[in-house]
Amino acid sequence: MIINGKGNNVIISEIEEFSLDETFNCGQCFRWNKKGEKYYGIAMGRVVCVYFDGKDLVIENTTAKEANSIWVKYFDLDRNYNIIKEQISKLSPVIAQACNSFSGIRILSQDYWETLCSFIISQNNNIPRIKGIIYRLCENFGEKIDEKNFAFPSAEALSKLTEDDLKVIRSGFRDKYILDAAQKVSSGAIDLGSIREMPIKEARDCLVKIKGVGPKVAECTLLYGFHRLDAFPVDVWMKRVIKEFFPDKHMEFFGEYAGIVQQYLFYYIRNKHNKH
DNA sequence: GTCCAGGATCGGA
DNA sequence: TCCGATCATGGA
Repeated sequence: MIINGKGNNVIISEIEEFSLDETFNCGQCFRWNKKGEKYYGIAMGRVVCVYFDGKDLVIENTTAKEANSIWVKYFDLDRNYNIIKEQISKLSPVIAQACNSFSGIRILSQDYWETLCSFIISQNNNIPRIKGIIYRLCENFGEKIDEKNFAFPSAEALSKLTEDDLKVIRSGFRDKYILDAAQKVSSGAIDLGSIREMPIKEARDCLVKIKGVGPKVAECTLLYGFHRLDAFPVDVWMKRVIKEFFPDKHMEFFGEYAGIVQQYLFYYIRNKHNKH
């Protein structure tokens, strides 16, 4: 991997297989949108645009320094996914099939508060509407980054709001869950920063103390926010996969990269009619 | 009109 | 411990 700054942009060459479509559309993030061949997103408090120019990844509106300190980690660019795919493919033919069909998925390292909040909103909801609610949450309560874009609101900012204030984002019954999370995090009752170092079982127990956070939301937060690759979110789609292909297996079967296995299977089961 | 969405909570058996 | 009803909202 080679990182070069060029004016206001950064060009990253010699990177492994990486699909922006698969990575942004596999249900792990909600603030990236495609226009033409480019993805525009707000992440880590910054507004950027990413696309491929041939085999080179271009990130607009950033510097080589930020690429090294933020984007390599955010896109998980220094991890060798080929070795992981090879390893998890041995577990089952359907996992191998999923890895072959959609081989450019990467697990992002997102801000953990934003991830927690986003997946609280995700419960019993569909992806287009989740994106809409998060958009309105940022527009109304996030800090302005530039003329058109707003950062994800902090726990402190949200903790001061009432359910009535939140009506504008039309999140339904999830409004009180958002507030409980914001209050527990901003008051220090839940120390999100310390979760990164905890054994995963303790981390789960800690997260589910928040109202509206159950097993699924906790696993998503651990996987996409804390980059705990052994976290294993099971939603309605994964339940179908497990029922069909792994009826007698427990989570331990999927190993240290269970989260990556899950991501390939999730995307595969939802998109296999589009390929092969 | 009905069903469903990257679920969690609550009350009752 | 387990199960079903319920929770807002909006698109299919």
